[in-house]
Amino acid sequence: MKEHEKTISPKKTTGEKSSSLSLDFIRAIIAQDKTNNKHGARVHTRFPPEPNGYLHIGHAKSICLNFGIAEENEGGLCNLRFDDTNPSKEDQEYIDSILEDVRWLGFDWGDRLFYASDYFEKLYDFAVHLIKKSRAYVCDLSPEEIRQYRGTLTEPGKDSPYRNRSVEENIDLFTRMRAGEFPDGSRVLRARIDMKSPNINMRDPVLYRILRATHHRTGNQWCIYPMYDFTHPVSDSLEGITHSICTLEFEDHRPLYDWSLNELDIFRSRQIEFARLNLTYTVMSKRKLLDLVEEGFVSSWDDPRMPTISGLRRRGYTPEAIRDFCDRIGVAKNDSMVDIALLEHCIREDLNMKAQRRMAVLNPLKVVIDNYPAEKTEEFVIRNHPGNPLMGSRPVPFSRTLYIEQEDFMEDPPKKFFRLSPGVEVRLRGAYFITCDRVLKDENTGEILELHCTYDPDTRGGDSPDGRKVKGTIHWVSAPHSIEAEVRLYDRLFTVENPCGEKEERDFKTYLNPESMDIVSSCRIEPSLKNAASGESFQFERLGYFCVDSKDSSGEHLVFNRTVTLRDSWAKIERSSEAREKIVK
RNA sequence: UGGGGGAUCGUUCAACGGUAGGACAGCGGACUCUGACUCCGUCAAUCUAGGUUCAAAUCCUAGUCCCCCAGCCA
Repeated sequence: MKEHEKTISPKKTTGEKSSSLSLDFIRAIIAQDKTNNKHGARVHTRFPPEPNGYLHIGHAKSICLNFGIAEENEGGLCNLRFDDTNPSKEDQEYIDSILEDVRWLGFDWGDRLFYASDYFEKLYDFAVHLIKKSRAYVCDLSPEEIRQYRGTLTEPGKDSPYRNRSVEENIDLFTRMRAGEFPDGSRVLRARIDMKSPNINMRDPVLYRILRATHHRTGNQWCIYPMYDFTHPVSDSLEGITHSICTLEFEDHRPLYDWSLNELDIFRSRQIEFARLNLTYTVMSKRKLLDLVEEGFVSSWDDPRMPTISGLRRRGYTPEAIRDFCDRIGVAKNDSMVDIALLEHCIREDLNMKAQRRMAVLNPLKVVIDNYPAEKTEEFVIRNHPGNPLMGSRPVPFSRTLYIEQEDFMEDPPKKFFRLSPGVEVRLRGAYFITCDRVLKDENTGEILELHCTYDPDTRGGDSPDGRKVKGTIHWVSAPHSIEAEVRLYDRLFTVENPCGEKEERDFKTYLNPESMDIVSSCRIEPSLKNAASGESFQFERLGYFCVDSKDSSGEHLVFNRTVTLRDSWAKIERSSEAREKIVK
């Protein structure tokens, strides 16, 4: 093995928890419950998505938390349950995508795939039970009236005139609601709690509404549907969920959650709330993401710029990187905004280890090696990973005509430019040292058309026998052997860190980054990439990590997505010198 | 101006009366056949004001600021 091919030592396993000696507050509660032998020290969580959109990286945080906790605890379980109580917004397409995404992230719900709609009959019986206890009543107020009767944040509400109907009348009315005797929105079933409660959720919340919509699972079997606040505690309880973990905005609903379990006198699940994930330069609500899809700002839910699981997957993110990210961001109750640079760090770290190296030229500049025989072709065997010999090597053809990156040549280079320029010698990665002799330009435009260089045959393989050093090593492809590809360069979706929280309250879409996707259609890539598999990831040396697009790439038309750039200290130098120039001006 | 939450380096998580620590980002350097990776160094924080204590991020009191709630959405 050559000196420069030293093996990288296996890094610490990503995602390991050993680094965090302290438990987050939820795991601390669970550990406490176990030592107290609560529920027989059983740990059972659930992930309860509503199938009204695709899962995003924020959901991944919840998935990793819920399934992670189950995995960490001996005998622990995590259910996957669809919270499908609003047929007007939900769809089978979303169910399919959610199933695929959770599985892809690496989690297993075993035989515990549930639907809240499976409990509709039981939920109905529980509602009847509340009526019989005088804890629920049918209310004929219109939606508008209900709002008025509810009061405001500072004023108490007042009792509905229907609040004191007899049990018999309520049973009769509720039965007829189910039977479809009343029009949509004409009546609701409400809990009978306290219209003067300072917590608005306790002011006789609606338990059931009349809604004629075809449900994706129960069809037209029902015309009344239970509300989240009633469905959720009951579903958790029926499944024996010990710890029901949800986001902060449900904190105010916890008294109602507890009220339901208490009045029904069924298994007491405990709701615990944590802060949802926010990421810089993107949005994280299903409504806003749906907006972007429907208005065509992105191609689909799995557009590689989307923070959805399917978008990240198509972009080239791995489940390991996403899980590592979720471990690193932690779990707490502070509203937070995580720097997307952390996500990028996680994928770089994972792909650095896993991705084979290739050479690809995004913006080709023709180079002719004048002293290289015109008909000659040779093959260099180049390692697929400089630090890992186990990843093998591949032949890379070389000839008299090459392409290099336009950015790698400057006729009049600044101080620290270590690449090719007239009279300067650089190394072609894995091949030869070359020196630039001549620059051919378009007479009219001044555009650089091609470079003429000479090579040193003694530097074959990239090392000079006389110990001569070069400052730069650049990537290349042999022009006649290279193949064409389309490369899509992705950047952040928005131009500002928090598109929803800017001082001037513009629509978040006005902050969309017009340069979030740059399609480069005539890239030249090395021939070994010809048979790259759909979704496969590579490092294009000196450029970044790229994967074969799973939708648009084919044998005839290769399409690569840029997952993330390499860290680029040259770009940093350029930026700071530009900044200096501005100051001078 | 009701109720429920939250305030620790730029960001994020920790420290649970006893040295404010990690990660990411930043900056500087070493190494380098990827200006990558790796390594080393460095910058940098307890919302404010009182109080208790030998000792306070942590306990007490009073403020300040931020987030959530008035869907027949979840």
